[in-house]
Amino acid sequence: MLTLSTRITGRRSDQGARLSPRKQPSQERARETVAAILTAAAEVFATRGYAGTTTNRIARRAGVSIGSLYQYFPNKDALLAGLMERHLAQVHSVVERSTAELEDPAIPLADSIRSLMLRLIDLHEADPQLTRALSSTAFHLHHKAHVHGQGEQAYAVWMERILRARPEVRRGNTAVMAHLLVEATEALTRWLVHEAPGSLDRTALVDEMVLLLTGYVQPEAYTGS
Amino acid sequence: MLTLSTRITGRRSDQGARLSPRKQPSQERARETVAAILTAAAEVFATRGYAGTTTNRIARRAGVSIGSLYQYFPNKDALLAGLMERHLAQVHSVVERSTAELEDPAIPLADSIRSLMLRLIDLHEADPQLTRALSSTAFHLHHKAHVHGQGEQAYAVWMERILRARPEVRRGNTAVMAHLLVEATEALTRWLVHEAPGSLDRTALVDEMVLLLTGYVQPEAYTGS
Amino acid sequence: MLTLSTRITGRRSDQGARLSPRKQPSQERARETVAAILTAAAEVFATRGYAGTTTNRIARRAGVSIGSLYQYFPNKDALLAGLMERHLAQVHSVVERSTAELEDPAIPLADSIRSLMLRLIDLHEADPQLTRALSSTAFHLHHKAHVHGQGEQAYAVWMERILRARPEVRRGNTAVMAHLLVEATEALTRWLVHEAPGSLDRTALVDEMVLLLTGYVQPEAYTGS
Amino acid sequence: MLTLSTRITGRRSDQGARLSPRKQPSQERARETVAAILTAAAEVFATRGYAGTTTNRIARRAGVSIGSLYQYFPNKDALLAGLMERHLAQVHSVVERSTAELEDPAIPLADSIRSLMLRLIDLHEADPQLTRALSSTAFHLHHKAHVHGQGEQAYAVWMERILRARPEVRRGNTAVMAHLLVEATEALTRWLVHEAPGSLDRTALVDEMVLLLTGYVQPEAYTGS
DNA sequence: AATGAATGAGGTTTCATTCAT
DNA sequence: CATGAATGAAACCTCATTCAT
Repeated sequence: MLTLSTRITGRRSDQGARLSPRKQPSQERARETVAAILTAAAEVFATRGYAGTTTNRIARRAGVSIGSLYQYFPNKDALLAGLMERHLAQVHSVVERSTAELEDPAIPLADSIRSLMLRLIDLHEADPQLTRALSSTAFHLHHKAHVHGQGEQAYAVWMERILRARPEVRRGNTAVMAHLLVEATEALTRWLVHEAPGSLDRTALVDEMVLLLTGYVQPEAYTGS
Repeated sequence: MLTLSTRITGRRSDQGARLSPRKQPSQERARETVAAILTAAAEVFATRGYAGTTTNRIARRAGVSIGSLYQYFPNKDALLAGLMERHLAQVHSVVERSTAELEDPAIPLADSIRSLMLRLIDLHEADPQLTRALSSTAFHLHHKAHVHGQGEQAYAVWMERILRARPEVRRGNTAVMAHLLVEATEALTRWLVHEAPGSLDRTALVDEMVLLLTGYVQPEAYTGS
Repeated sequence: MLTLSTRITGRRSDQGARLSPRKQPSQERARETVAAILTAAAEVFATRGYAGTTTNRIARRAGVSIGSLYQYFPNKDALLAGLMERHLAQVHSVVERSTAELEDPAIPLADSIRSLMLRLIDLHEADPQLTRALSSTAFHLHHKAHVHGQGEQAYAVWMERILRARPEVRRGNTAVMAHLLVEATEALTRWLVHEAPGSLDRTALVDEMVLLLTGYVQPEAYTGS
Repeated sequence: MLTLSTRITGRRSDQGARLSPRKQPSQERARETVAAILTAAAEVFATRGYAGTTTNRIARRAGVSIGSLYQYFPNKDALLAGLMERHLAQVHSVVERSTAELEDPAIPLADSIRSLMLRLIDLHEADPQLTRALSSTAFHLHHKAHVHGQGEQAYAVWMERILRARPEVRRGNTAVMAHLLVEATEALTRWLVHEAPGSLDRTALVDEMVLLLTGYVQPEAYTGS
């Protein structure tokens, strides 16, 4: 499913390069070890970038031996894949939880979009290391376009269905609108959490972002405000 | 205790890690060499990412010896910095060229935004390698936030001045609006060029993007269309 | 202007250039490895000089991989520092052992000086590689003056105290005398072991050296002989 | 004559390695160029050691192109050989000038030794860079023992003849005495100029050094003082 | 299962030297 | 003669990965 793949390293030129965990941890302690490794990986990837991250450092930060790390992750990229998996699952969960609201005609579009956006922001802020790590590395691994792109594609389809189900959405090139909505949501969310200058008021930012997104598909949102 | 210290080796330059070119090429041949290296660097960074790029590969692709590369660029990062400089100069040039239009009240905002956007798209497409290289690496170098962020900040200020000068722009939190506009423009432009599925019609995409951006600050744009 | 900066590479450690061992070997095997590396380093530095020595050659001669070498010594200089430490400890030990004799008024000065000198010669001959290595490299590393000089300074102080304690020593500028004694002892010892032509009889050389040194501070030594 | 030889570098593995100047500068300007290069070489070798010195840096400091440097010196070692030659010539000149005095029975030995020593000190201090450079590099090039040793050997023979010609010199193993005298003179002179702590009075140092050397071969020097 | 010592391919960078201009 | 751009062998050092204990 997840095929970040592509050798980056140059080391140990094996091309097959598994990315899936090497073994399923069955015991409780092992589960903790894996969690510790992933947490450490997120921190290190986030603060030092892909090239600046060493598996030894991750192991040290996680408080386990390098041997143990390789017991659960066959190579460096698998760590990234593990993080990515975690992240995608979280995004998926947010999407799932928001779908009902977005589809419910009784709830104003602006409200459900705000709700979605707040959940996404929460997600980023709950584990900023993780999301930073991914956007600064995995997201830009070579075949990222592939993996990530597929996700975005899928979400565009999902969004398109929602738009079509909502009568208040203006008619137009709904497919394109859906894509732009998804892309803008992701870009602005990331920006808000990771890069927006502290001088800007968060509440105002969220309000404006919701307005931008809602207004785009339902221009009356502007006059209503 | 024991401090023999002192560089003896000559290897491993030092801490400050210069990023500026090592020497200005004075002869014609040298200028060509530098150009070839930068072009090759853009290609390799773009296709293999920062970690996957080796200076030797860049040199080989440029058709020069590794020694020549290091004659002009003190280290790997300096190549990226060179590319970045080139890119920032191009962006700056686009911005300069668009400012007059954006400030001219006789030109509809949508038109001048479209014009800016087309120029940015051209810029990306003129040298897709370069921009891909930067967005997949330099943009995510650790201190990128610093460098890049400053640029964005500056453009937000520039945009804010334009918005204030235009009476048709809706009143509101203009500072925030300017930031969102800049971010959305950049993100959508990048997406359009590098990631948008080929199945979507480019013209329609541009139209919609212009609508999204213009409509955000001038809601009448929606009714007008 | 452009400050992408930040270590990405992980290569080229840094400025401060540690000289202390990178990690303390805890297991027995590791201890052997470190010993083998130091021994090999002494040989290679001694026979090829600092510039002619490569870390790869040291590793090869030690029968370990280059990676293992760097596991324990962060860089080439650290190897030299390791050897120096070993050497200084040996010198210190000789000095400690000789102090009692030198301070004992019951023992003729010539005898205790001969005893010291023989111990120093032994030290050099016990590990001629090590001492050659140091005198041909570390001793001439740039800041050598600093390190080595401090040692010499300290020994001059030590010698001065001894001279003052001995009534048979002629009165004079004792501080200067102590310095000259220390320097001459070191220089002549080194010369004797490493450079003196084989045609000269060792016993005669030692006798004469003792005479030179003793006679300098106790001229009666000449008439007595 | 001068065969410092021995590849140190590893670069350009040519084994023959000329050390003699590549061509005799015939024109005036060329002579100046050579002088500038040698001066620069002395400075750079002295301050950065052999390994830390690059031919390019020497050329830059000399204000000539690297090409010009190689016009006159076939390789890096030839620069050192050039400096050595200069130095040996100076030493030889001092020795020549001192021979008459040393052999003249009318002049007290102490006076002629003092005179020799002062000339040597002058020599070192006239161009401390040069002598530091040589003692920190050339003197420790691999075959240094060879080159330098020969010089010392020759001077020992010279000194032996002088000692034999002087009736006031005590009988004994004159060959050994000559060697020790030469070695001690060289070592102490170098120490005085380059390493002696500034806190020690130079005049006193010279007095003591002369006393040490003279007294060794003519013990009456002690009582006379 | 865990440890951590060991490995070595390969990356970055330097610098002595050549040679076309 | 002088210049300086170009070369590339080779140095130093890292770090993903293995495997004996």
